[in-house]
Amino acid sequence: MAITFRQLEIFIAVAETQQVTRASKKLILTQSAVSMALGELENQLGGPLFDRHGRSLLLNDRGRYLLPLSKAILHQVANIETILTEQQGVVAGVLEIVASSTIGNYVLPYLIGAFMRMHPEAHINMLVVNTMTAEKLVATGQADLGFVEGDINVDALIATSWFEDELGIIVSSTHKLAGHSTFKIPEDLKETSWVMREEGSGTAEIFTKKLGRHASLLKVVTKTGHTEAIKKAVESGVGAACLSMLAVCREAEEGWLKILPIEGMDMSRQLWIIQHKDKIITRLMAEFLRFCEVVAASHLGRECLASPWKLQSLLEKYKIDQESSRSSEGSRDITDE
Amino acid sequence: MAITFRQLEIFIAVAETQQVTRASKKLILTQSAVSMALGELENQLGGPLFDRHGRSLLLNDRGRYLLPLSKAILHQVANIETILTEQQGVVAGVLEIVASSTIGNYVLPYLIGAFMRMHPEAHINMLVVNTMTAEKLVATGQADLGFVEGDINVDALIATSWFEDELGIIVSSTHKLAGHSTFKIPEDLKETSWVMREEGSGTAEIFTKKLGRHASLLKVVTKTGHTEAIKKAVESGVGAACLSMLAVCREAEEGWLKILPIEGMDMSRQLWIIQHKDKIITRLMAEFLRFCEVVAASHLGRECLASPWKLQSLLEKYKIDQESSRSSEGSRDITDE
DNA sequence: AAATAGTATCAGTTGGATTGATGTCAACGT
DNA sequence: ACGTTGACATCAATCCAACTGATACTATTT
Repeated sequence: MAITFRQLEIFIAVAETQQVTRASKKLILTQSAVSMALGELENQLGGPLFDRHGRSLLLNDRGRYLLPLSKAILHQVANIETILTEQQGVVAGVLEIVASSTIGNYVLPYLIGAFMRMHPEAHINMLVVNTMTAEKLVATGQADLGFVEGDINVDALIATSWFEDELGIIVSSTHKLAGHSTFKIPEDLKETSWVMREEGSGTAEIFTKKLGRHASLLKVVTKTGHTEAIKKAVESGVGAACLSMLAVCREAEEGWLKILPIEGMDMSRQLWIIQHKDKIITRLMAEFLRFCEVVAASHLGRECLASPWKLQSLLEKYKIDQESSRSSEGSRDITDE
Repeated sequence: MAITFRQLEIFIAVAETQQVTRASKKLILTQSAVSMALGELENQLGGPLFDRHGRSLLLNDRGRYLLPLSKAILHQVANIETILTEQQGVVAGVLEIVASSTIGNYVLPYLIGAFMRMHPEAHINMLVVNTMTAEKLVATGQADLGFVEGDINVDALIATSWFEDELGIIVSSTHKLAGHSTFKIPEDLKETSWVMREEGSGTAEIFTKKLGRHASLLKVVTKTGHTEAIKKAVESGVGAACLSMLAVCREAEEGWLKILPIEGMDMSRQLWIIQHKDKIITRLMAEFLRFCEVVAASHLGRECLASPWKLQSLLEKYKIDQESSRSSEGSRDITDE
């Protein structure tokens, strides 16, 4: 048999009280139980942990070595117990989520950061993949939640709409279209060179699909795999590009890029949260979903989540929600008026 | 009942194999045992750790949170076990020693440092006290070993002689006696001012006792409680002092102070190692005692333990001892000839 | 529909942990 | 010197948690 928690507990009690008898009282056990448990532990560890002269027990060097270590271990266990036991209250655990490119790069990092700051015992891992892979991972249970753009067609999943993202034409502030307030199709199309994502990107596909018969007018000068590279290229004047507002709002706010809506064309697309149909929803998952809901409800979908104070106001909102949901536990209301 | 090591072990096995059945094979248990243990753990922790769809078990967020923590705990336990179990081989534990002033300040720190560097799993705490307190602490078992100067008169203790320390007269290099090779009594006594330790110091007592009838000739200009202060005072020319070689060898080697033996008078005193009569001698204690023995045997008692390369040669000697004592375990001899 | 391969659960057994009683030893008081 | 006290160790008996073997249940595969 191996060494036991109980044995460590008993060992610590004896070491601290310096007596088997006192320890037994503290532990509400008989003296003999303590004595035997201690003996057993000493057996397991191949030698005594105390020096015994007459009626006194004193830690020897091995015991002194063991004492802090065993205390540390028991503390850790106690921590685990309290954190995992109190599903009420603390939000704890490790959530695995997957997200498609735009969301994963430009939205979730901020949200995850904010969420984890508010719940230190929680941890969220994110994997950025394409929509299909995301579906698969959520369907097989390897991920708890997915955040995607495209439509879903796996029936083991349920998808709830999150918020709408909008695509826009971006040009550098020195571009000849920078002065315009909208992008007109097909007029402006002819005179523009384009920087595109490589095939397989949701953003690029939507763009060409929406263009329909005008798609043939696209003069593509560069294709690249990374959104950041596209932004850099556009910024340096290579051409225009079609990207999600989420990806470029920061640069637009700073004035480095200009965003043009396309006249007469709805360039919005729905973002979805997907989860397994019959997966049990844990406290942490529920909390994160609620957080995401608040984000969506705040109409911040169309605003820049990367700017600190908008995120801040978001957190306020979330916290208030949190308070009100806790007020059922008897805490007083916060009425500052 | 509380959560168990075994449960954590089983939990880890299941998490890693992703199956109760596979885990049960790995653990050499029945499938039902594993299933029940897992169920019990989930009970203890107030909720599931896995998502169960059909025949597959997948960690949920709580489980993912628990997994690394429980692994860490089991590792710690395994460490404790191996370190404390293999009394053969590794020297581990925490040794409490007490030492009187001179030894504690000028000898043991170096030895302890060297020893702990050679035995990373061992730790030695030292307390510097007077001889009487040292006796008491060792007698009551609050300390494992004592290193003292005076004679011992508690019969629960055994004292073994360690090495001889020598007292010498120290003067600054610019002192009028600095050119002499010895200190002559009583001639030189008349013309010298003295810096002394306050009463209660072993060193000061020995000096006056040895002087006997000449003690009245001492012109004491300063008394101070700290050896370092005495050295500083002597260095700056206030007067001469009588101190242990151990305390001043470094300054003497550097030429900052001059040491004069007293002509025709044996100024050596015995240093002792004391331990409780019937305390069990653990591996660590034995090892440290052997180390101290080597130090004494090296005749280095009269040399400066603070100088790096002397300590180095000491370590070599100790290591060779160590090798030869291990050769009984079947390792080949080291014969480099 | 049957076979397969996994999990959960039940009743029975075993062994470690606990108890209560007893033995032993050292410290202390008379 | 002797008995008393207060501590630890040990023994036999008990109890309960952990394990086994069998069975029921469920999802997947054929």
